[in-house]
Amino acid sequence: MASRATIKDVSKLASVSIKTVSRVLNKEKYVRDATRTKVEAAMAALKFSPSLAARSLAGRRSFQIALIYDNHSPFYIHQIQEGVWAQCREQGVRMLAQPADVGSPTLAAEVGGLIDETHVDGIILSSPVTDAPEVLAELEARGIPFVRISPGTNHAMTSSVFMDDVQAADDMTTHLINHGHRRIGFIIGHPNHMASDQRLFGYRRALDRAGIGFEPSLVRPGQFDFASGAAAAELLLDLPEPPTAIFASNDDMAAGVLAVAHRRDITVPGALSVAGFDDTELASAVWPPLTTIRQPTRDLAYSAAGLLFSEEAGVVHRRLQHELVVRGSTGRVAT
Amino acid sequence: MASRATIKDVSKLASVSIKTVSRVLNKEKYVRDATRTKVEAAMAALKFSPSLAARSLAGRRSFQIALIYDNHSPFYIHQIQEGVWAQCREQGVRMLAQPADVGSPTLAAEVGGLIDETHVDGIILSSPVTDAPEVLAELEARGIPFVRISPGTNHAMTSSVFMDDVQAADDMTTHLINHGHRRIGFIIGHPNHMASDQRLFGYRRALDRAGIGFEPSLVRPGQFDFASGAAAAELLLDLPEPPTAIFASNDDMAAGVLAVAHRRDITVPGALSVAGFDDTELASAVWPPLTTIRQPTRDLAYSAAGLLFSEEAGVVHRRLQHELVVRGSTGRVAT
DNA sequence: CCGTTTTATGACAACGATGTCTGAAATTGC
DNA sequence: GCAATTTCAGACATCGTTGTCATAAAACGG
Repeated sequence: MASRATIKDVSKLASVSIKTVSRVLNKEKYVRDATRTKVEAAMAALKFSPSLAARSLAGRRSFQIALIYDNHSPFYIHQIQEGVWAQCREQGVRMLAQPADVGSPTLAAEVGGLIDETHVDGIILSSPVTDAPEVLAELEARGIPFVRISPGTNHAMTSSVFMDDVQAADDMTTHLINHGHRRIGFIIGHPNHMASDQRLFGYRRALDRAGIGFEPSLVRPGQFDFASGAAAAELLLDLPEPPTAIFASNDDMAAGVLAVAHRRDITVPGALSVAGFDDTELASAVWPPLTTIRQPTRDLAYSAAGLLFSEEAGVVHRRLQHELVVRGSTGRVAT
Repeated sequence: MASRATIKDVSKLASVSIKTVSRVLNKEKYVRDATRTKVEAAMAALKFSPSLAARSLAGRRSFQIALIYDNHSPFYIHQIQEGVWAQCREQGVRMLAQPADVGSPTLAAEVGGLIDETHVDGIILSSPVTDAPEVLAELEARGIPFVRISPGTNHAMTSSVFMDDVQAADDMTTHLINHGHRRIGFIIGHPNHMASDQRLFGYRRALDRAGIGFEPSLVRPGQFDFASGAAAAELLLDLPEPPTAIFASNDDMAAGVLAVAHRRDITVPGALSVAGFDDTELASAVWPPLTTIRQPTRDLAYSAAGLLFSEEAGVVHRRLQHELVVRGSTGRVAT
């Protein structure tokens, strides 16, 4: 079993210098067509794959990027990762998966170490790491390109892709209002995520516009997970005058609300409408399927990685469109 | 902003040769304690992180491994990835995430390219890539270490970690039988996954032992996803004599069954018991929460990566324990 | 037909570590 | 106290590419 073919083997087979092979590999100018073809044939014959280690050591690129995430929704991460990966594949770049813990005091150091060790060409940050100041500072200090997916702050600093969380939450709330609901419960997302505030804001904005007074007891904190959604639902439904609809800041929590409703024999959407956010696979895996906001997660990730590779100079902010997806979990208020 | 510190900087600061720094870095013998301390101090002062590119080029290790997967359940992958990553972190190794498509004719070539490009020290294969012959052949030809998570075949070839799918499916079926069920529907998993056959086998074995005849019409194919579970449930419930329990080969499909039951106003578990498999987060996010088999997915992945790094020579097969988790979706048969 | 520019290719150093070899210092045995 | 052994540390080549520079060949302009 011969060990891997190197650029030297290719150059020998094609009777050219290694530098010329390198030129072909990097699609540089100044290579005659005949030479190029010859080299390409040799590369194919030897199944040559250039060593990333050597390339990153000698050159300015490493052909690797890192995706840094700390998110507790597997669905969300999965979609993000898939989008980033799809873009990487097109670009011929490898993807390093790097879970992180926004709470950790060593986070910035870890990110720094990652960059030093791997020489990655760029970094994709997904929420909530997008808003960890130490990390942003570290990245900026090093001058390494990075793109943020759905950041909550500092939109001016660097490129990002995002959706309009405020408008989306407004849309959903308006949808409920249009169905006659006046007492609408709201479950806030995880405090680490900036999107949580924005969704809350959208909820309030829609209420305001409809002239419905904001009632603090109808709003409960959550953690973006099933259990906290269920807990919040219990509290809301125990109110002397319970809501006729509950809007949870993500699908996981909405699933928790549904579970509580089932347990209490409250029919959905007959006696209670339930709305989620994200349109993860979970939304259509529960009963009744959730009315929710389709967040273009995969596309956000794909675009983010695209920005990383794009030549466009400067900071780009790209907004992607969300969509209100009406399914079975919301309906007209009971009369 | 100084660029990254190199081993040379460290050696200068500590007044030793770069080779000695290298020795400290690799915890080699023959370094005096005083020297070691001095070097470590210098490394800390400079926040030195060795270049993986240089290390893999010069040395025999790359400090990177790849996780190859092609699985359509986000929950499953997420747990696998987390387990592998936890082990990598302990070992100070980076993890490359590599989605793959078992159907692709270029799969083996892609894996080969991955190895050549990245020089990864080892590979973790997750089902169903575990059973793609071309991939296994490619890996063996190169003599690169790899460990398979829940492989379905060729247990002798190389190390693996797995659980007893047959026994687990047997346990679940027996659980249903013990609750008085005699007509138990079964939804098979994705045909690409070897575990699908094993779970079916376990189902049949339990029926046999209980002296219940196997009835082909009670068994339907599925794809491990929500929609195929729902479709299979429709067929099963349309039978002239429908089952009193349905055992789906994974949680996603069980969720599909639940949805159909809800739609038809069949109470669960009153009129129909539903069982899943995997105990993903989905199992406790639906209503009623699913009776299922807890698959130690994260631990499987953690162990698999552990085997990759372990010094133990030769092939190791490690079986991890599953667990029957009884929740609200199964109960006594209606009388 | 001769400079001058453009195109095309190669020689060689460099990237930042590790592997091998060599030799000095410390320890041991007698 | 001297030879043999073990411990410790450095010099230097090397891994497989890319960057820089030099230069040959082709194209161009008049």
